[in-house]
Amino acid sequence: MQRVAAPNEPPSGRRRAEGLPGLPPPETPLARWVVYVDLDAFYVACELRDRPELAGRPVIVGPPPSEGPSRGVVLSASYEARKFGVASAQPAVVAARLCPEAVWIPPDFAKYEQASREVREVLRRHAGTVVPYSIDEAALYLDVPSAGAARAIAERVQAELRAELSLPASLGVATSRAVAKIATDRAKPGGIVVVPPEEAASFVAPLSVRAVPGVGPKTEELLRRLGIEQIGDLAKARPSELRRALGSFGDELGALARGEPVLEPATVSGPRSRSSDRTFAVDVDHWDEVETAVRTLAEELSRSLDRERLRYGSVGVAFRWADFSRTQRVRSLSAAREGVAPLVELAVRLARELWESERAGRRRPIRTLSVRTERLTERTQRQASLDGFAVDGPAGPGTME
DNA sequence: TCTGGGGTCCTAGGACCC
DNA sequence: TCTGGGGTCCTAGGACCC
Repeated sequence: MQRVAAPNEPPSGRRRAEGLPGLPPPETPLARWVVYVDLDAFYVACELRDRPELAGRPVIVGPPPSEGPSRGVVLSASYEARKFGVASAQPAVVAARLCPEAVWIPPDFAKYEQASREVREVLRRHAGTVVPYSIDEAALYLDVPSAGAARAIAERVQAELRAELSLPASLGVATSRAVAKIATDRAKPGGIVVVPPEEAASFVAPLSVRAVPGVGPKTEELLRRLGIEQIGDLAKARPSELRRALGSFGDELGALARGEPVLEPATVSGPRSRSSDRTFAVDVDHWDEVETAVRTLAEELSRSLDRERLRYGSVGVAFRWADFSRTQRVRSLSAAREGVAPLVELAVRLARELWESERAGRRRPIRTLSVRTERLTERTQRQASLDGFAVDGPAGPGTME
């Protein structure tokens, strides 16, 4: 399901290529069934594998309050902690007040990445195509003839994840990814929900439009003003009205609500962008501090691109201001580059431009800094050997366009 | 209560080309 | 005189997701 920003103006009549009827994008698995897997309280579950004595207690993965008040948020909470009102993305200070007896564990992303790889290995044992959608979600596209056959595989996957990896999962089974994901949400925690295609429309009809992946607070409010609150209302709405309000996303919402097949977007091969962010403990008001942080972030980012053997085609810097608004500046390069020096230099220059243009008017301090690389490509032997020669020119002014 | 650190995709508007 | 239309690339910003 594609997401679409609610346009202020009526959208143009153009559709994106992959939204057009006809051939599916080449990477879309041709499968009759989608088994969608969502790991329950994933970061907490990974930690419980190492500390089983914490099972049954309220556990929170996030910045421990014992290390002082932080501006961080809850990354994952056990179901015992959720009973106290603790939720993902909640400010840590709020969670600490709601559940004082919670056990806090600082995040260990390397551990979660490893567990995520183990999960994908289990999925790959089954016939079908595995497509990871995030660290704790993946889908298995199956070409099996019946709902019963798909359910049997889902049950086996769930049992294997629990027995072999001690990771609880919720699974949704349907004939499109959007419905399978909605079914997964209904299966939490630890269940399996199967939705055959002939039941898809009636299954989603009573749910809030917010249950649809891609519908957030803005789209919900826009639809509410049209008198649409449940997915069933979408099925009754005039397609032209949905299209006027939401562009091509309106077409997809209507199709989903009527239980019609929704075309899958192409699965992406390889990362599109990489970034490094830092939120200051206290908002920053001096250029020297900004520059120091930008250099550090650019160096960090360069190291991670080295590890992934990636080159970058554009560089961006973004500020989140104290009022939480964001401003960014992005510059494309004349050719893909690698290495730390050009990245640091350009990032500092963009930060300076942003700082001067924005600070000329309002004098807002900065809350969060972000350095980003985009238009990533894989390094090849040949490119690596040519780098540093005349192909790309020396680092510095004149290499950008 | 006050909002992290990652990401993806979509749209609009201007520059530039034919 | 008046003022095309389509296409692509780039930048900025918005919405959303985990």
